[in-house]
Amino acid sequence: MPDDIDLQLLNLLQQNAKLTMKELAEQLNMTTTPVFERIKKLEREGIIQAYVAIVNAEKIGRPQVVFCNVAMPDYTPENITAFEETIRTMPDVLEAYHLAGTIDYQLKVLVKDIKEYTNFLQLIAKLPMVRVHSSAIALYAVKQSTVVPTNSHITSL
Amino acid sequence: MPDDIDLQLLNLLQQNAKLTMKELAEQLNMTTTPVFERIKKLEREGIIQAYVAIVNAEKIGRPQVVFCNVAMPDYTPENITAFEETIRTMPDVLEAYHLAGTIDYQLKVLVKDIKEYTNFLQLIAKLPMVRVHSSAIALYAVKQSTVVPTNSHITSL
DNA sequence: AGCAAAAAAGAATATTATTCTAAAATAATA
DNA sequence: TATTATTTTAGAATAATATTCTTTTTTGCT
Repeated sequence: MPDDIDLQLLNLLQQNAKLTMKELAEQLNMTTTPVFERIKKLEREGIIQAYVAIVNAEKIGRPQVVFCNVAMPDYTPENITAFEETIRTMPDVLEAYHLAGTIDYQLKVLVKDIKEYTNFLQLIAKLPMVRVHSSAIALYAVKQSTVVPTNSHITSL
Repeated sequence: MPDDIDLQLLNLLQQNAKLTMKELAEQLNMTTTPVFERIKKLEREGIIQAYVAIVNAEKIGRPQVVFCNVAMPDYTPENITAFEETIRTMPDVLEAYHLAGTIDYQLKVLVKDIKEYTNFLQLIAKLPMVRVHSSAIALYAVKQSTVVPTNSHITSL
């Protein structure tokens, strides 16, 4: 549905949401009105979900990323919804995916240090419907982006 | 360094960067000037790194998240920088972490479908410095947030 | 080619960000 | 505990930007 101009626009806004209509219009060889209308359409359609500030986690005392892999031995609809609801309420869990395979869930957890992660693990361990399978400590982030690729379909080297 | 008001401000801006100075000022029981000044300071200090639009990946044809785990058998500084540089140039890799343990790296890859992921895997397989260990297909996202928690230190249930 | 619908341009208006000056609060020092 | 210096905030004035409106142009269809 979005045409090429929309994809360019999304590309620009994904990198800097503070660009003005004038600046966007220049990049896209247009005037501000069509840019404005296109953005509003993308927002209405839910293609643009939100505008957010990206915060440096280290600088506010949350430098440690840990991936927590959990399994759900008794894989019932009740357990699934109960667990997922719980996860969504935990601010330390930034991302959570239901995975195919035996691990079932991967949680991306943001903590101050490993000591705090052990506290987190104890909370998870208390949950009756899951079993902690493993934890993967991140040494550092090689890349952290929120930009969903729009144009080239697969990376070539 | 950031005080409680700054943390509240970060909380608000992490959820909605389009809030006006007036709206922020109301929430924080202040006038617009101090809000403005505090935001500029947070930007200068790099605590606020960017303002970005969050795009719905499904709606622009990138619904599939896959985690690609790779190992680096010959763990030399040259191999590390070469691999990391390569990863950073690949738009399909949204996030990448250097992990403690035997897996070495986890890549979060965003693709159209599994077919496209196999293309991606072939690219990685061509790289001389790493060996693909495993791939974890995401069935769906339970939670996807960019909000670094600011206040409560650990989740309690 | 001719018509209808959509998209875009350009100007006018409304909102909002930003700056400026002065007042208040806070911290530091004697 | 006064007193001063520094930082923070308030309130008003200005500048920049978003948003709306009307007209023109382009695009798609028959």
